[in-house]
Parts: sequence; structure tokens; C-alpha cells
Amino acid sequence: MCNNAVVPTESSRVRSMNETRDRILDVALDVLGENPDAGMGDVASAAGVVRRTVYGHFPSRLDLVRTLTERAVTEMTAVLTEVNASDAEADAAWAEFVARLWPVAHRYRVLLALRRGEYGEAIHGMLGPVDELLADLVKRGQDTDVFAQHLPAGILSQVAYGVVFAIADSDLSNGTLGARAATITSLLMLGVPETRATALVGDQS
Amino acid sequence: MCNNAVVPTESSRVRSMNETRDRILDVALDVLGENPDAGMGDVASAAGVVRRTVYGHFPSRLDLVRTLTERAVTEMTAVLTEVNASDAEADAAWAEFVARLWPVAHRYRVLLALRRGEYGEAIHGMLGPVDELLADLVKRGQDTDVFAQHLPAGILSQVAYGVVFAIADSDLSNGTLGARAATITSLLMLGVPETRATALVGDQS
DNA sequence: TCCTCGTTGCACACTGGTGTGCAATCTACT
DNA sequence: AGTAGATTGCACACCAGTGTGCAACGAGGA
Repeated sequence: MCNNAVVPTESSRVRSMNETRDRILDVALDVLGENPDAGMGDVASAAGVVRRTVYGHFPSRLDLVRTLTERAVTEMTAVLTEVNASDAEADAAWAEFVARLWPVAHRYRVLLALRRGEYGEAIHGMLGPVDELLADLVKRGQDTDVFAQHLPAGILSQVAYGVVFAIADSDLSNGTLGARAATITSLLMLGVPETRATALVGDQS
Repeated sequence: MCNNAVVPTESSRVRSMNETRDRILDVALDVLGENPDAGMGDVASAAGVVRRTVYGHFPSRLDLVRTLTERAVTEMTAVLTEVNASDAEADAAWAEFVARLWPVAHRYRVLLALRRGEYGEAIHGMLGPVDELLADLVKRGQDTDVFAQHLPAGILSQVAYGVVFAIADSDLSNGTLGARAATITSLLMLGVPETRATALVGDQS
């Protein structure tokens, strides 16, 4: 009876199990990103696994989507808090935010489509904290006269990151072109002059 | 045998039939706009009609969506060609375009969601002519140095009217606030300076 | 009055996805 | 070797939506 309290990795058994679980999650992002209406069977076969196995890890389709959303929220929150803590100008912070958010947004673009219909409410609720952080950043920009004030911060931030996701979901999602487009476009719509916007993306190409 | 060639309205029979048909179409926009996954049954009951009757007018769900899309294309094309023909500056033309497109975009916002998944291809194909007219307008703006050139006209126009639809689909779709927000935001992202943009929407409040 | 035709209500078959149950299998750990 | 547990393959019931068929019903038109 030599139990090491709570064993860190109980061994290669649980590891391989976690691997398949993670593979299912990763693949689910691709498959659902391609077609949000894809079924559990599509996800399973894409992960090289049987449908029954997927249900072993995620009792229902909602559980899968929820886990995916949790991941997205975690990653996005990490980027946002870090950027928010910096003392750079709001527009520079936003540019860096989009640049770093880009891979994440592209990866989780499926959530944009999944937000309406069936799971919309669940996803919307989990995205609350992210929305707040986003609004904070925009509000800071408005207070320092860096961003325009034609719309309240809450709405403006929603529209701006909606654009980022929309571009991440469009045809130009490949390569760095998409990231540039998303950054410049969102900066422009935030009221940043074109010259300043292009200069900001030039910094971190 | 007093047949008046092709009778304009064969009488009150066909009229009442067309009425129910139109009512089905109108209601379908509302219902599908609320939930793009709504079924024929939902549309039918919302139209005060039995499911079987809907199938009498539209043999399949795709036929319904196609007819809806045809309507949208017709209305949007009308607005676009008219605005495109004007000799006003491109930014002023765009402002007028959004202002007049707004009710239409809001009404047909469901097409945004329906564009992916199942009917996406059909809708996308029918929207081709609209896309071209849109790109023409943006290109004109870029050629006259009114719009920014950080993106090619084809893509920029897509992103810009994507934003208009996105705002039409959001919470602030009610009242004139949405129209203002959509106009200013799209103008900004097209590279129009903030002062000019606000002046343009002020003109036609 | 009779006829036409849109509408209705009910039936049905078909499809596709969901979630569950269970015995068999394979493999890492003891 | 023996065992626990993840995975598999196949079964099933269930549900929701689609599209069709057909015998009524009911109001406008000949």
C-alpha cells in the first residue's frame, strides 16, 4: 500500500487516456470549425476513434462544446489580462492584443458560429469575463482620447472583436495577412487614424 | 370563352393564395432570423397555417430559403445600383448606402447565419452580383483617395458589409442607433477620418 | 347548383443524429 | 499470470425534422 498521496501522473495509462481526450478536443475544433453542424461521429472518426469512445470522455455534445469554450476562455483571458496590465497606450495594447489573440481566435472561430442556436446561451454566459476585460481596454482608450467615442465602450468592444473573429473566419485567415488585416481594420474602427494604425502594425510584423 | 389573354389577377382566389404565400415568406424571415435552425413546422404555425400548406407553396426547405435570398438580392441590388449611379463622393455614397440598406440588412440578417452550413453554397452563389457592386463602390473610393488601401477592394468591401450585417444582427439592431453605429463604424474601417464620418451621418439623421 | 382548388388533418416512410447498454478485446500495471 | 480499465463494435431506443399521400372540408367561380 505505497500510495504517493495524489499521484501526479498515475502512469502511462492515464496519460494515453488524456492524449486521446486532448486529441478529440483538438480535432473537434478543426471539424466543427469546418462545419459547426458536424456530429459526434464526424469528430470521432477524424480523431481516429469510435463514436462510443467520444461519449466515454464527453457524456453529451454539450459537454464537448463546454470544454472547448472553457479552453478558449482560459487562453483569451490570459492574453487579455497580460495586455491589459501593460502601461502602453491603449491603441498599442490593442494592436498587441489582436496580434496575440489572432491564433487563438482563428483556432476557436467555431464558437462564433456556435454562439447562436442551441448552445448559444451556454457559450454566451461563459464568455462574460472576456467581454468585461475587453470593454475595460476599450474604455481606457476612450478615456485617454486614443479611441473614438461614437459608441459606448461595451458595444464598441463587442463590434471590434466581432470583426477580428469575422476576419479569422473568412478566407484570408491564412498566413499573416489575416492578422494584419484584423489589426488595422479593428484599429480603424476604434477611431485610430490610418497613419497611426499602419505604424502600429509595422512595429510587430 | 371570354379569356382576357393572361389575366392580371385571376381573381380573389389567386390573390388570397398569394397572400398566404407572402405571409409565409414574411414570417419565415422573422422565425428564421430568431433561430436559423427553426423547422418548417415553426414557420407554418407562426404563419397561422399548417405545415402541409407550406410544402404546397415551397416543395422543400431549400426552395423557401432560395426565394428569401432572391428577395434579398433584388432589394439590395436596387439600392446598390441606385447609389452607385450617383456622382457623390464615395464616402457619402457609402453612408447613404448603409442608411438605406439598413432596414434590408436587418430584415434579412438570417442570411448571414444561413450562409454557412447546408445552404451556404446556394446563398453564396446568388449573392455574387451584390458583392461585385459593393466592390465597385469601394474601389471607386480607393481610386479617389477617399478610402484607405490597406486591403484590396474585394476584401475590404466584404469586411465592411460584414460589419453592417453583424451590427444588424446584434443587440442594437433596434431604433436608429444601429443604423448610426453601422454607418460610422463601416466608414471608419474604410479609412474615412472620424470627423468626416460623423459629419456624414449627421447629414442624414 | 356543381365544380375547382387551396387548405386541412392525419397518415406514413425515411433520414440522421443522439445517447445508452453490453460483451469482447487489448494493454499497462501488479 | 492475473486484473483493472480504456477502447471497440454492435446493438438498440429515441427524437426531431423532412417530404409525401390522400381523403376530407370550404369558399370562390362557372
